Amino acid sequence: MRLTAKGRYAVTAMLDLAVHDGEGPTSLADISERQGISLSYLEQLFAKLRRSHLVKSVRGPGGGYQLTRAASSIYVAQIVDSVDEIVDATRCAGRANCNHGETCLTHELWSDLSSQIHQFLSDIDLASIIAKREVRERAARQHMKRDDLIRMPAEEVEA
Amino acid sequence: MRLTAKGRYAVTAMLDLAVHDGEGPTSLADISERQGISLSYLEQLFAKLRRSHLVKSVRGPGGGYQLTRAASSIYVAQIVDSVDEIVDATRCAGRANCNHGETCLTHELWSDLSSQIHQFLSDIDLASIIAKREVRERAARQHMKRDDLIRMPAEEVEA
DNA sequence: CAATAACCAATCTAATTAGTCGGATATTAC
DNA sequence: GTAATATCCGACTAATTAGATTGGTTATTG
Repeated sequence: MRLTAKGRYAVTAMLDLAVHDGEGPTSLADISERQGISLSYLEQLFAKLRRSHLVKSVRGPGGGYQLTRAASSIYVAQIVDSVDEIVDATRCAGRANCNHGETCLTHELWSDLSSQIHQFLSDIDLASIIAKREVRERAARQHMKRDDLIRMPAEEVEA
Repeated sequence: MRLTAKGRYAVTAMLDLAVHDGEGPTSLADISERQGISLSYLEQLFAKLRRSHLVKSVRGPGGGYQLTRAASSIYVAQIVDSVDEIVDATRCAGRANCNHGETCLTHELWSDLSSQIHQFLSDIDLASIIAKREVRERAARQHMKRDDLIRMPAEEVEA
């Protein structure tokens, strides 16, 4: 598992798509505009996302991309995996003395950790990222109400 | 949080150090040999690890590096942070229309996720990675005992 | 003093990342 | 049917990062 800018762009774009889910197709031009990612780069990312069946496309005017399934069924690990293709990680495959020697121990430790990280990201779906934020915002508003409502100008309290 | 080959090398090297902890200083030449990472690249990584006070060095013959504290007090996130310096992630800082517009929502969603990942890696220490493996190995041996002990030569069962 | 090994900096190359360009194809609206 | 939209596609380029190389200096040990 690796987590680079490429994966970040992909997750960001998919979150944008999830936020606008149910409003019809979202064009890459819109995502490009909103997220500050170049259109052609998005095209490359979405080619991979489409091949991984995470999004489907609608061509022509008014077209764009849509999630293939509910945001609650799309997991971060799937997104990262589809754009950030994995490298062989261990650098150990070719070396003869490495199989089950002491040398190999550390490689296995790394791959254990790596799969833990992967598992972690496999449990986080797009909908829950969005939901978590809504909960936090509600909590913040409640907190603000209790503590600062009286002292603060009304327009700063209301959201 | 990003997780690249650089961070992987650093974690691998630190795991190697942790495995050999208590045997006196471990030289970079040894790690280089065992893990297949070039000596000069290790030097660059360990310069950063030392600046982050994760390792201390002993110069001269028989010298090398040692963990500054118990492996159970060194966390993966600390290692990754010290070598894989963070970029500004959002690409939103400079854009005027982004602050609290709809555009910024997705950026915040990403940064929420990013801090979740960071938190996750902040909870995993080197000792537990090693321990987890030992537990798994013991379990594998137990399983083997129950199923195959009678049929297998003794020297392959005992470790 | 000779060997070892950390320390340091600059430089180079290879690989990857990020973004560009010029199209082709499908779809819609007029 | 044609003009506009927007996906699709491949090749190309610029910039950054990864990793290697070189050529040392300094500290420690025997």
